[in-house]
Amino acid sequence: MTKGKETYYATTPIFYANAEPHIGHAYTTTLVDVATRFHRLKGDNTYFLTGTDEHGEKIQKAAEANNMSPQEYTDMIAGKFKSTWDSLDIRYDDFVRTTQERHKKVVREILQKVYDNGDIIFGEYGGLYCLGCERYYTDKELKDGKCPQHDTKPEYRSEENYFFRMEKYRPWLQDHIKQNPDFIRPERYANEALGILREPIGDLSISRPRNRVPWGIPLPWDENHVTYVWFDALINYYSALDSKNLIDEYWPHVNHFIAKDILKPHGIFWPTMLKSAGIDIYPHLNVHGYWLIDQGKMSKSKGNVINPLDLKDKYGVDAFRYYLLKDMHFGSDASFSEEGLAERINSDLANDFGNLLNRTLGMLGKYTEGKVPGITKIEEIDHDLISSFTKLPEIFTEYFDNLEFDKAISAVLEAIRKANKYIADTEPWVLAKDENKKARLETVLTNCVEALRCASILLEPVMPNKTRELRKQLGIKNIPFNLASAAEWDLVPVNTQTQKGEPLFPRIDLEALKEETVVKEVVLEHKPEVTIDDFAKLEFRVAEILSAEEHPKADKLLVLNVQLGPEKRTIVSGIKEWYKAKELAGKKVIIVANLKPVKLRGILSEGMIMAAEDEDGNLSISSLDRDIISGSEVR
RNA sequence: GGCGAAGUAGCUCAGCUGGCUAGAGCGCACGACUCAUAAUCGUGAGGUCGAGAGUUCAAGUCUCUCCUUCGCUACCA
Repeated sequence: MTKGKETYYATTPIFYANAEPHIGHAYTTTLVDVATRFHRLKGDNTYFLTGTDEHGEKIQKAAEANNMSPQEYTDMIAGKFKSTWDSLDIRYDDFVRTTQERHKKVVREILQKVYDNGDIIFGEYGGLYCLGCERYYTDKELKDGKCPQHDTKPEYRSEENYFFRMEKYRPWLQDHIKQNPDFIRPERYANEALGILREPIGDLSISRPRNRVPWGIPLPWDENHVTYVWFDALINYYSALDSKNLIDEYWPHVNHFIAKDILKPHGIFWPTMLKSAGIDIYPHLNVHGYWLIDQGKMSKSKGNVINPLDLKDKYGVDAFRYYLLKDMHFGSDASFSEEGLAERINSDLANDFGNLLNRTLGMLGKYTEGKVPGITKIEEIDHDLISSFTKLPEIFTEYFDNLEFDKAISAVLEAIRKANKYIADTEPWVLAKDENKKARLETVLTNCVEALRCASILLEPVMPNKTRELRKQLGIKNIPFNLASAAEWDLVPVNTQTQKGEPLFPRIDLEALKEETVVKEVVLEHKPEVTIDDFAKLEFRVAEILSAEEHPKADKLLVLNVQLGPEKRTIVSGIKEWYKAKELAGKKVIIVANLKPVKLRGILSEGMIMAAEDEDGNLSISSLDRDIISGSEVR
């Protein structure tokens, strides 16, 4: 509370515009919104940036699949993100899109700086390229010739590429991370980054030929190439400020917030890029975990999965935001469930917080005609209550500074519970029966009002709407509303007229919730339509497994010898987790017979067995309804 | 296989640099109260802190081994 005005610049990642927002995007963005609102409450100078990442081959393809131009497509997706943020009451200052000219201009400037600095080298690069990852893979990295991420076969491509000399900054970055414990937080992610840096990180491919990927930013010194996704995207954090001449004001105070899956680009690529470009390194990278979706009895295959984001409409934005912030310990994973959300709402928001307001208003209505009577007769027990609240802003601030949002909220809840206990202890309904205790009654009730006022300030960043509603019911207006005023007491003017309204957070019937069955239909995601000619390129055949053995140098692979009509083939297959080598002999299965052979961990695989896998990880290999001779073609 | 994280009350989880009888919330049981949204307040339930060993005067908290789970990664075309 003693600190002066600070500057706070917070960012979410710019989300890749090839799909609609999901709970993960929503969490990061809500979190940043809450953090920014908190700093605003504190009186700090804040800036909140979010946006979308709109370049790259994947988006080009996604646009094509939807019969749209890339620009139309990204306009649509960016619109969806914006409307989702609106519906979550996210109040960002700027929404940057990497296709905006203001961004492209800065990307080119920074590229040029890095180039002039001698950190860009040119090389011809040929290799196996995965479309899904938008990157090349070395033979070593591939799994049986497949992309380890997408399990798809990369295509061979040869092209000229520019590389950023990232490796040369490795020692510097290691040192930087070690010297600055607050650089990557929480600590476990700094350790993870150091782990990555123990091995050479290589140079970073930063371009793609423009003739193949027109949807990108051309390199300033070579118009025939466009920049690669990360080099383009990461710069948004800087370009958005730069385009508004805000670098000096905000850049030194960046707080990047990301989920753990993009630690490497943000913790490794980004600082080395900045270093090379001669830009100050951002001070903080804050990394959070995942929301694991606990579907309980739900199952995708049964078609009754819910989208967590839909629950914000069912239970209200404020409660939804509260749950996200309260139930995740920053840095760790958390499990998301509707039941968890509902229980949280009932216990914290309905029973403790909302009910405190309701009972206070009830008593005011009954005993003082709804007017705030004022504090006249203070007793020892009052001081306890008062200090529980007035010390909160300081505690709250400390927790926020440490990214312990769950604890900050818990601290407020603890005070709220104390207020409920205070009522039980002081027994206003007893005081009301004795005219001699009127002053005491009035004091107690006013203390309750003050407690609610303080709580409403502290919880405002998380629940801006409900806390506003609370103040409205209390009739509070025209008195200071900021963090400092939450450390003061007795601010509500005497005779303020309160107005009891609807309960802030209605209780949820948990029993009924458990009874609910179907929630939402799930739609399968289909690949783009193919023609019969496309299909005809594939050759499926019946093969008989003669024998199978474990791959000597792999954990998950079985090596199968199969009979394919007159031919014998070796197929390496990743089904060891589900099938024992012994039980496979004699089975007839369907294979893809004309896949380009690949070496998998040293053994050449000449085909692929068709198998089905569900989202729970169950796997079943294809079989045939009737016995049929091996080698038969499947169509 | 390599690297990393994690395994603490029925559930969700806190427990930093080792220290008195291991905590919170929810749920549960019993009791109290009535201003209130069947809420609130009090009390309790007693978890070998994944297993084993070690260091120490003292270990969820450090070391080692093992088991399990989850990421990333190396082989599931």
